[in-house]
Amino acid sequence: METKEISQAVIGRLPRYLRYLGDLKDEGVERISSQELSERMQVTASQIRQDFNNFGGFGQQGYGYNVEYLYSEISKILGLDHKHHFIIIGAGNLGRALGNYLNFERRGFIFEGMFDKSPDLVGMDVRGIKVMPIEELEQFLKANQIDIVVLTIPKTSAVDIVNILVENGIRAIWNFAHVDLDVPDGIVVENVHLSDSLMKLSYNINRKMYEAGQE
Amino acid sequence: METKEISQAVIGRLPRYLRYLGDLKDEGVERISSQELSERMQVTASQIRQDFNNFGGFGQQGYGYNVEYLYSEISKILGLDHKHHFIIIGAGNLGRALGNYLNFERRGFIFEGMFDKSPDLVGMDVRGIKVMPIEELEQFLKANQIDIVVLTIPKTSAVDIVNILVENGIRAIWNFAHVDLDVPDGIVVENVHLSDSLMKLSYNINRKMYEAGQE
DNA sequence: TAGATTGTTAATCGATTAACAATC
DNA sequence: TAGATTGTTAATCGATTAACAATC
Repeated sequence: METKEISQAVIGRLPRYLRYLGDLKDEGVERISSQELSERMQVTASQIRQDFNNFGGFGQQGYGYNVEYLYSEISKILGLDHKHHFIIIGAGNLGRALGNYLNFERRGFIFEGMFDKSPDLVGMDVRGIKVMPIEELEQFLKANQIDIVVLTIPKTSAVDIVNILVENGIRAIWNFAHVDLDVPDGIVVENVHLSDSLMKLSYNINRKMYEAGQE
Repeated sequence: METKEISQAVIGRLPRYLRYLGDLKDEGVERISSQELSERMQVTASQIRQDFNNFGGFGQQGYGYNVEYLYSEISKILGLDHKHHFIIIGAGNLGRALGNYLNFERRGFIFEGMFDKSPDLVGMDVRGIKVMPIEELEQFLKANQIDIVVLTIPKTSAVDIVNILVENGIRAIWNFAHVDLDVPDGIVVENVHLSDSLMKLSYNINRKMYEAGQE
């Protein structure tokens, strides 16, 4: 059976649509046209219609899109209609910050465990979860159904940890380690490279200053 | 004078090149061809050559690229050859995590101050910096030369804060608030929307599971 | 010099935008 | 029904890849 592959460019825009639709819901707006939405979001109406039509018709000619319905459909596409259980490996500042972040819970991402190799951090409490020693990771993975592993560890440890994860059937990694993970096909990795982002900002600062100088 | 605009797609790849070149330097590799680099990085050699040639010729026919030289050129393009002074607004978990992250310092990003509106957080010490009350922000901006403001605040506060920043001549914002900032032309915003990233991961988990089911 | 590999032009591919027929 | 607005095809634009002449 043929399944049309949807480009990551489209997927990358869905969370932003969802955010605007959530705002519209909060404002009590019932329906919206691609034209109105395009003005709010600063993208073309054409792109909005194309994007939505990747998933079938969510709108109605002459009417537009029902906000509530569209919101719920995009939620489903993004898999937000069911729960994801995650653990965090690396109980440093960033790991603890993510563990404490309550908004993930509201989206159905459930914080189930936290691991670190440092004895100084083991036993620490993060939102009701006690940091466990990394030696217990494998056993924990076998005993619990974990959907997502969040990696907030230095890149030097990342390779070893990833091997353990792969051996234990983990299918999805949210990677904050500053390294490209080498995983088998079928395992999903989403990278958040903060320093890359900061460098992009730095580039654009330079560019703007240069442009300003040219005027 | 005509300056060719370089696409953000290219800029987005530069930090990754820099990372691989840094690794090569550490390994003591002196020169590398686009072909060899392409195998390591899993991109086409053609793309590598095109990317570098946006900035003029860094290589030499028959030889390849000098690792040290290329590394230093890309550093310069990204503006990493001079210092950037930054402050963090929002001393919650994420803000403190970023303040404590030492790697930014190594790249020339200097942590100069931290602000929060909550009295519980004011006075707290983050890597030698005392959290200041948000009321002192404006005065601080006038007294210090700040290049980048890192926003780790809830979206409800973001709009007000951004106004203060704009009025005080801030040119660059690294935005972790889950909202699109509305800033005048000439001000650079780099967004890190963590929940968007997590939703993308969630989508891809679903997709893989579906594909696996199809086989 | 001959071989290697870049710099750069041309071809292809994919994503975005425009246009409009279908239809609510 | 007439007007509005989608769904979808066609046109355009930009980014990636291929090819090869230039040159170290």
